Amino acid sequence: MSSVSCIFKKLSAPPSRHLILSWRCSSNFHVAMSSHASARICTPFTEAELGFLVSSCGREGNIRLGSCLHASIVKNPPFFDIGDPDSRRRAHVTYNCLLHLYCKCGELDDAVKMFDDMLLRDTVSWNSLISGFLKHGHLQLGFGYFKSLVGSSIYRFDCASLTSVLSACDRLEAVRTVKMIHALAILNGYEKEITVGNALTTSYFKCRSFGSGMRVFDEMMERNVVTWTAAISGLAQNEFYGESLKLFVEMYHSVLSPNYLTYLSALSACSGLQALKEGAQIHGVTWKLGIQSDLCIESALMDMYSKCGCMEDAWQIFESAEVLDEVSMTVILVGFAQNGFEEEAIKMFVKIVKAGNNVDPNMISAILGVFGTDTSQGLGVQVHSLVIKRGFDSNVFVNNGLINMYSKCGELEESVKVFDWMTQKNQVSWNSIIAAFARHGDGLKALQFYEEMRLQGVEPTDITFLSLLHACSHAGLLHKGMEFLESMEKAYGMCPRMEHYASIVDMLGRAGFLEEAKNFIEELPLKPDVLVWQPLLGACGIYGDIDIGKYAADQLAHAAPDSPVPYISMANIYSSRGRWKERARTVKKMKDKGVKKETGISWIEIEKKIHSFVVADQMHPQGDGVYDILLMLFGHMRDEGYVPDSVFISVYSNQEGRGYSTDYLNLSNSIVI
DNA sequence: ATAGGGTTAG
Repeated sequence: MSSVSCIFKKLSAPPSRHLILSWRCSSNFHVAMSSHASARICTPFTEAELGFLVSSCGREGNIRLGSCLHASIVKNPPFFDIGDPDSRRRAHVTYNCLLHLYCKCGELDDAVKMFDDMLLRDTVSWNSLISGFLKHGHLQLGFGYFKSLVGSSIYRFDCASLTSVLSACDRLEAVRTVKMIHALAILNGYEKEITVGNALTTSYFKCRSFGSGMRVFDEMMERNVVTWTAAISGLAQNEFYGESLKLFVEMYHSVLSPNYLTYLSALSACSGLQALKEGAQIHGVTWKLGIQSDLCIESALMDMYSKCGCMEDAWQIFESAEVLDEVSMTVILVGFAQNGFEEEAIKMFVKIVKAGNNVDPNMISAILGVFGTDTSQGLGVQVHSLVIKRGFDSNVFVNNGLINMYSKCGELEESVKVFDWMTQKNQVSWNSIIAAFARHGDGLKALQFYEEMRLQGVEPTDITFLSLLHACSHAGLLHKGMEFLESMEKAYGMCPRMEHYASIVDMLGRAGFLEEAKNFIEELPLKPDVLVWQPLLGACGIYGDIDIGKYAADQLAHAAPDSPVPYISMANIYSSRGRWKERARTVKKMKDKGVKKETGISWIEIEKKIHSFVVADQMHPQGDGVYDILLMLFGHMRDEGYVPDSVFISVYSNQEGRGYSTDYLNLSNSIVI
């Protein structure tokens, strides 16, 4: 209170009523309280001023000051003359303001009490109550009051009633309600109201009924910035990024000016499209408008640049940002993770946690995705501890991330533990556990989980089928695999992607049905690409099939001119058959074309250090010892009857190698739990 | 009435 007394000491006279009202209750509860008290010394507020203050409290969520004002109203009730309609109406407005206050602040018991006690109610009172319940998650009650309002013979609903109910319809299941409201709007002549049209557009898109959303948009007689922004963001949310951006461009060239929210929506469309050129143009516009330093804009820009693979541009924005929050930090973490900078992602995450920044479930699920693609096993477990400590262990995204993290790090049992522990599971949870078993070669168990998934009534996605096909491929379940492909199309009406076909090719190839795999590719409804030629060629490598191998290699070289794979695979096939001349010719061809193979590295983490090795390694400090042990092991293997398979003699087996060991980021003990 | 980030396959 000392700051308040300071303010009052500086004032020679009590603050004017006008000043008090302009302070409202906004930034400083104490100032407003004291000024109210001091104003009472002079003259009490009028009803209109009190109403204004109360509804300001509601807008700003200041229930403390609001209920004090309520107390003062109870003590000194607004005068009204029962015979004078104007005075009755004025008193009624004050009560509506109080109702609005309690609804906005989520004090719904008090709101209902107010509502029940009111002598007079009108549409505004009903709308306050309805939106109070809906905005605070009590959907059933909110809809219940809405139905009473619609069915009432005394009260009439209006546009605001419709839009507030529509704003609660943001899930797939809500589409029936949206349609009902839509019908209600048409029947009562509200469908031409721009706010109703805007709300309908938004809700249809949120319920993923993008066709209906677009139709409402198209048929609207009058459109404003909100209308356009609703459609642009709705299309982007439904992954129609191209259409979204097209609409944005159309709007940009129209008489309407996009606003801040429009730019955010358009940027998210650019991210989804990886539309660097358009995204950078919008970046330019944000400078022109002076909104380039807004945190949300910065996050959207960073996301756009990183999804386009331009990590440096994203990093530049990140570095120059004045403030950061969970979203912007997540954007940059994901950017690192998905552009091949896994170590940087981990380093940054550790820094964020160590600096005591807030982490949220989204950030955690993002970082969990990088473990297992690199070497840091111990850290994943530490993040799990963090999850428990922060109380995120019931978040579905986080738990899905944990399942994947453990399975990628080889801890299948831990994945199962997390999965069993989850009280809420979604499609991704099931996909993740199926993929975990597929990854570990337990195809039958993966299939069992799929059965369980169906029993529980969870709809599979295209990724479910990808994991299932992967599982079948590794377990040699050829017929099952073909069945899945068929049921995917026929029972679930999904359109298989090239990845699905590639998995079938892999499956056929591994089983030795090379001719069938080749025919399968030729009959595909899609134009074959690298994804299917590569597994066919790989299978030819296993079976030493020169004819089909050559065909697949040619196709692959055509589809991916910079890939070394066709040459290396063919060279290996030739050498496995003793066709040394052809082998040499193939190697020469590769060199002439100038394609290079990236050197393969294997590594192991020992006591927080990574030791990396390449073929014929001569650089590792303990190389001699390693080779001694290798020779010893080889001796043992030979003694037990192992015969080396010349099929796997590599083109590069004579290449001079290099190896190194590095300090492993010093991270392993970095997260203090 | 419109708004920035997250998990699954390879």
